[in-house]
Amino acid sequence: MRPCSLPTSMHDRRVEIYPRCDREASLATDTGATLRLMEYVYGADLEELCPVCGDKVSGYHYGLLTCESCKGFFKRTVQNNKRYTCAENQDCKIDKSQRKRCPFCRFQKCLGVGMRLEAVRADRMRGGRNKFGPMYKRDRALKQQKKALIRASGIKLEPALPLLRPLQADCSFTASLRGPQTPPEGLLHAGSYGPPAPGMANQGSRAGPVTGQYQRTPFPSRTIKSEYPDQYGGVSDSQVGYLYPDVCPSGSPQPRVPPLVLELLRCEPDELQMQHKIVASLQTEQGDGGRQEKPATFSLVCRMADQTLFSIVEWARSCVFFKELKVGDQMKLLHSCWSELLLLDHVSRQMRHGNANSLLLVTGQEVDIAPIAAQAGVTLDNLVQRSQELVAKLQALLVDRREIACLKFLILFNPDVKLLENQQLVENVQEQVSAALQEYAARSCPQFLDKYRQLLLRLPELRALSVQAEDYLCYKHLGGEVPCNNLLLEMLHAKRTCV
DNA sequence: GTAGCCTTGAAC
DNA sequence: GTTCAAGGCTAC
Repeated sequence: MRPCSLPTSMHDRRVEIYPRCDREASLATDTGATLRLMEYVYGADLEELCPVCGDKVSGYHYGLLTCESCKGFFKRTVQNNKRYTCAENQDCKIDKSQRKRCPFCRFQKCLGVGMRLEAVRADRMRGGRNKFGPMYKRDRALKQQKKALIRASGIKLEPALPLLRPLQADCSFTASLRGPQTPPEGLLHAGSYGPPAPGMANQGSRAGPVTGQYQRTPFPSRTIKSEYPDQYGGVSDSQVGYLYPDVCPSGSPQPRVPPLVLELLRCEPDELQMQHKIVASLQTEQGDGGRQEKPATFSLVCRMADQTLFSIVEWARSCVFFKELKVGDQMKLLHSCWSELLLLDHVSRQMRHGNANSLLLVTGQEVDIAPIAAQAGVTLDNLVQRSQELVAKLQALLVDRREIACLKFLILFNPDVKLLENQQLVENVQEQVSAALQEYAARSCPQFLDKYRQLLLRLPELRALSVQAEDYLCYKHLGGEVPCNNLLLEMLHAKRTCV
């Protein structure tokens, strides 16, 4: 694994789905001790702590789970247009015992962890619910999901860590999505972290010094409109067929499809449903809208990728074979291959999009590639180009959805992942899927004598690309451009410190 | 000014 | 009717 000292600027209450390096070393040398450590931390950390001060959470307040005192502090500050100054260097430690010392830094931290100014009512109306309801609901569901995983695998929650820098938790989604022909700068990143796999599968501008005068802007209407509403004809491809054509010679008899390949295909989620789900999540997530002056497009793409990643995890957990693994093994496998799956999802989407001059986003929107190449830095442009080359290669191979489904399993069931409890199952799946893919590829396109081998050769390319993409994400994260509370970071962190 | 508790009222 | 995230009240 590549060494990378990721700053832990992730949300305080994030779940660390895999032990860190020090704990990893322990795992390698003293599994018993590590298990005891996990048992020790396991129960203690499941309680939510206020991301601002670490006090006990009393509920959702102004966008996220906080304690009663930070709720009140945030309310007073916003309602009364308080102006604070920091006597130190604007990086005071905020915890339960010291939260009263520096309101400036406390408020900065409130904003940094994602408390929403706009949730403080201008009219001071009491009672009722606000528009964040669905967001809270979704957040609860995610937490439940994570807790279930944690309970099952003995993974610990990350202790409260100070944010390295305040991040303004806002995401002006609409402002960033202006339509398919006007790609905002950030959209280019879709090429690198874009949306993953056909079947599966979430901005922050830096908060400037906060002095107390908060401009409240009305919430603009937000619509995310698919440019291809009827692209899939509303038909569930997982049931009927394949989004990319079964390209092999028209008129030739349909090849016998190995039962295992059919089984894998059955695991594929409904693409359109997934798209709607992700769009809905992004709309809900950005809920506030309008506060940001300029579109945080990279942030936006990170969130798209984040949502797609959630879908990937969802897909994996419902997959045949994968379900049989213990959660610990599931996590290890996912930590190992999330970026490859994400990339394969992107690549396969571009394959069925079939237009080399533009990218099809997971939201169904289309973005021209030319402006991306013009505006992107060298690294990003290179990523986009290489992924497009991969798309072209797979297209040339006439790869269909069944084969993509197999490739996903080959990526997911990686027997090289260390410390797997059920290594045997992973190896068996790898072998069986390889055999099924070989059989299917030979029958589906007899004219490509080495299609199977060519397919397998694409996997190292995909991996190399995913490594480059991870490096880029790491670089952007170091620059503070990746939204906190993001599954991408969680996975990146887990992989780079533990694999 | 802080923070714990109370009241309110739309959404469910 | 219940829930729960807003604002309000008030002892400190």
